[in-house]
Amino acid sequence: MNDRKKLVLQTAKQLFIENGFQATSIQDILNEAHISKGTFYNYFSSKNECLMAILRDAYYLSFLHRNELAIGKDLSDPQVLSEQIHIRLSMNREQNLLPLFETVVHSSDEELREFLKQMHYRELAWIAKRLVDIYGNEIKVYAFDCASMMFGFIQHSLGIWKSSTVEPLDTKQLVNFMMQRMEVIVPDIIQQNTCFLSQDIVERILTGAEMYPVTQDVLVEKMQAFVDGLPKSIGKQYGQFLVEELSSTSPRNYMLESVVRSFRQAFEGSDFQLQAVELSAAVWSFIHKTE
Amino acid sequence: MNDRKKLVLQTAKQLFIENGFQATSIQDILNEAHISKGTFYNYFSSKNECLMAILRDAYYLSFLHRNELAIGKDLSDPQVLSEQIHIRLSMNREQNLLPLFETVVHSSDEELREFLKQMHYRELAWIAKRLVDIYGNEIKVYAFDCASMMFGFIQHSLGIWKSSTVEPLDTKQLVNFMMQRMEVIVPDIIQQNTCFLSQDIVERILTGAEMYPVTQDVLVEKMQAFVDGLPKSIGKQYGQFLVEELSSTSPRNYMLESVVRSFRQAFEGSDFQLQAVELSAAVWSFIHKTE
DNA sequence: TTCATTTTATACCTACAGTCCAATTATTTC
DNA sequence: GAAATAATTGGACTGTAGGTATAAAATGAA
Repeated sequence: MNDRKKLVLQTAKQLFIENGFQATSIQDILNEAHISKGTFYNYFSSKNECLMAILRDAYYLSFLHRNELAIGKDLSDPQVLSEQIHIRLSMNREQNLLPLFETVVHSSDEELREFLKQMHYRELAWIAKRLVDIYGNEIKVYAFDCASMMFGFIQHSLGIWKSSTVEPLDTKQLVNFMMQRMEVIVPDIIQQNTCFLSQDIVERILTGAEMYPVTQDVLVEKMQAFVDGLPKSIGKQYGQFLVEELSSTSPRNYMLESVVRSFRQAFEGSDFQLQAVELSAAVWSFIHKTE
Repeated sequence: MNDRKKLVLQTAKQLFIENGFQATSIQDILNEAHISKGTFYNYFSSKNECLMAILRDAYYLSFLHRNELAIGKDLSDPQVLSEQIHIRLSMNREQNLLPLFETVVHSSDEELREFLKQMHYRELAWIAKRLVDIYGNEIKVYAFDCASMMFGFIQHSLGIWKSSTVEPLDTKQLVNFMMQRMEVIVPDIIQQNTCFLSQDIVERILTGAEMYPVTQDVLVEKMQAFVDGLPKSIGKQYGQFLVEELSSTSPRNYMLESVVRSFRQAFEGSDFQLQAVELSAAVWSFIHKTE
């Protein structure tokens, strides 16, 4: 991704945030970014595609931060989850990306809707998994109900706040409030043995989320392809190492964990940043999966 | 409201439900309802206005049903609240109106957004009030947090369900599930003495909700104006009675309660239905306020 | 019948997303 | 530095949409 494209993305994001997605015309973006229509459609096949690029960026970045935050921390500590949830919230909020999500939930564009649905499902699946980390396997059956409750309340509160005041929202307090509720909801829900979302739905959500492909083969293949397309650089060397380590019969997770960070950092600000972030996330997922 | 206009509303609603608001063009409505563009814009000043008319209809109808359901029931019974919440849910669901709400939350139309915001606030305020009915004044400070939690979870679950399966959703089960949670959340929230929404925000919500005007004067005035514009009919007689009863120094609520129902029913299907429903709702609010 | 209102049909306006393309400007590559 | 390749430009063009304007026709009430 070249600087020009990055500029366009940045400009578009700014405009979308300020004036809303619908209300921002492509012409507005062209004017603001000082590019021509041809260039825009050279980068993105449509306005929707442009929005998706923006959202993808934010998504992977927060994914990354979440994982980094957890390094060396106790996954069963509710406070860690609280902070992890807060990361996406504050990212979205600082850049006010959340409204964009909602703007578009009922867009007439099939692809866009599917994209957001998948993001949503991933978030739910992730929270559910983390709840199991904290409250143990007992909660497993109800984990999605709980995740849905947390997500629902937080999202809703955000909307209320935004619509009723311009004061900055203390997202940390919001998340903590909900986490505190969980302390009493979870034991009760286990004891009452009631759940709302059937196992059927849960499976559909997990399928729909199609969590980042983490089979060793696919990952190695993708990483190799990425490395091949790279000019000689320190990043390429990291990448090459990752390919080799991942290809071995028993990859050393602690090595992967260390190198993948350097790998990602090597591409920060470069044309390959986004791809590197995506690949890093995949490696992360892989490490977690096999841990 | 004449039959023609009703037909247009019905047709538009159907199309909006089937294909979504954005995806339904005005031309589609014209074709389906066999009217011309001029007629449409004679009835509604815009597409948004048309949608608002549809939503208003549904809103007042469910408002009405909720109040009727509560007649003679114990307001402190959680089951009653559960059923009342369910009314709007099932109304929206049968007619699948909820997606329409969401479609438009981030519309670029200021008026439409304001309209939906107000509906939202009213619902929250109503739930909060009902929670106080059930759990007593102790919950008052936290009532909006709880209402927001209920609303948020239910709304969110609805979205999840709709996006993941076509099976009909058991809304009763959903609402009951949440009500059950409240049994443990409420005592805990009182004990912990934490709330998220400040009294400041709550006040803003209540202001924004501008609950239906229920001062005696305004109500009498409106009712009188309505009755005056009526041809001789049984409905007019009911209306006249209501005016007199409301004007008296101490209106007999049990009489109002009885007559207002007949009043509304008298206009069912007529040109005056919507106005009658609105006035009925106002009288209902008045009765409750002074009880 | 007459007069007023409603409805119709159509042409028109503006705004927008998206396509196409020939001319121009940068960047590689030798 | 010249030639080849790629990126950029900018405007003309298409199609769709919401909304306006209006003259003619239909309808309804006195």
